[in-house]
Amino acid sequence: MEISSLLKETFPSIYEESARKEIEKEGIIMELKAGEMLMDIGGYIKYIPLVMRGMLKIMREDSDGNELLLYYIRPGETCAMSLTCCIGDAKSTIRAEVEEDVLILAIPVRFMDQWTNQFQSWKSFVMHTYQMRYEELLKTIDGIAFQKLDDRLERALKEKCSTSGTNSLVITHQELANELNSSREVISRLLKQMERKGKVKLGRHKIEVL
Amino acid sequence: MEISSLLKETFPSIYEESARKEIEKEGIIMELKAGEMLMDIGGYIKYIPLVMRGMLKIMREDSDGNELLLYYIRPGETCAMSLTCCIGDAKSTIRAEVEEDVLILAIPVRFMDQWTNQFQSWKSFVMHTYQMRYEELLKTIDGIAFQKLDDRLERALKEKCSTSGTNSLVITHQELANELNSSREVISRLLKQMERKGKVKLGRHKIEVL
DNA sequence: TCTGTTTTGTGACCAATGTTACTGCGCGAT
DNA sequence: ATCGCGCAGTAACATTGGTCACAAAACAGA
Repeated sequence: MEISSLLKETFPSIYEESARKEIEKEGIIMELKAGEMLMDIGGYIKYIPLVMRGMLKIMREDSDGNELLLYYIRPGETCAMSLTCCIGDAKSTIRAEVEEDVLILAIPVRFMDQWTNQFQSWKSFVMHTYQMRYEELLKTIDGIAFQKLDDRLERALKEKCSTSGTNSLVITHQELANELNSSREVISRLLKQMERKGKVKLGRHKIEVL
Repeated sequence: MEISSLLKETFPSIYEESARKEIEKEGIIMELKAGEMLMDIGGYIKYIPLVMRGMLKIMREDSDGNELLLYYIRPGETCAMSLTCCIGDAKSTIRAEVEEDVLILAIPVRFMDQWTNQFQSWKSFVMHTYQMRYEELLKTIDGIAFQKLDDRLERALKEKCSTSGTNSLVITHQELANELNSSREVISRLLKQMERKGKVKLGRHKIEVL
């Protein structure tokens, strides 16, 4: 499909013809496969990734290598971290992995601020992105502060089902443990509990949510 | 002191004379005493609070009443939540308490978006606020996800010292427990440990950080 | 001073989670 | 086939933090 119509379709809120023209002109098309890393912690942010297809996974990591899933970026969305970094070109403090093969339009950061003055719809988009991500971070905080691990696990599984559109998840216990900042053994234990309660059915590399 | 010069002093980044004039014209001066609540969870946000003196404390709470400190708002700052709510007048999902007597210039939310188009410096200020708060939330997440309670407690005490400019904190164990989403007994226990290690000296309503 | 209230100290116990140390299974490569 | 490896299952134990129960200390008023 043509970029032009794909952009229009996935980012309808950027309604100004002139803005989209500019985005198409300056944006760099990137296609990445699942598992690749778009941005690592400590890396300099040079582009704002407009996700048009697929999904990115944004992770936080501490100095000991413990990980935690912050949120996903889906088509029509972008990363607030990349916006943040435009003013005072700071290093990234998060990691962006490709969760599902993505098609991205990468906008060099220098345009970010400039366009907010030129295009009303771009400004709204940027503001809206901040708002969304802010809310998502609050939800993430709620999860880790107020919920028990079994609850978080259950929600994580349900979310994965709803975004992938299937009840049969292809994922290892280790991967889940990483996302939830826990350990593989604990996740295995909780999953077994859930299986005994009839909430899931376990298979190799596979979790069926019932 | 006059509002005009106080505004100029505490919000130097809003450098446009015209913007400050407008802020002074539309802003409502509010003075609140420590302990009062500026905004509760579920309340509608009508104003953006520009803090000129004192300090606000932003807390998150879950449905069972468990609390968690998100961050403080100091002179020259404002609350990202209030900015968030301007688009689609949503209810607040956080609570803002007065930590130290504050002097606030309350801006009716309808100006927020309007001014971003009129005043470059206001737009920058809003963007900058989002960036700051976003980073702070990430730090908060790091704390609850990756650090143990004793570590978090120690950092919380140190932060309080540095912002209050003294080593003798006037605070109860219960208040600390609330901020850290823990219980009074646990905090008492940890403080005693710290005292035995010579890190603090405990008194009634008082913690001296050594 | 007497008394009630708030704050702090503490021991005992429990639940949740993390850690260690194995075992076994299934699949792919040689 | 069989070897190696990544993944999953699991028991035992350690640690952290939360809860309960109660006592002691500090303080505030009457």
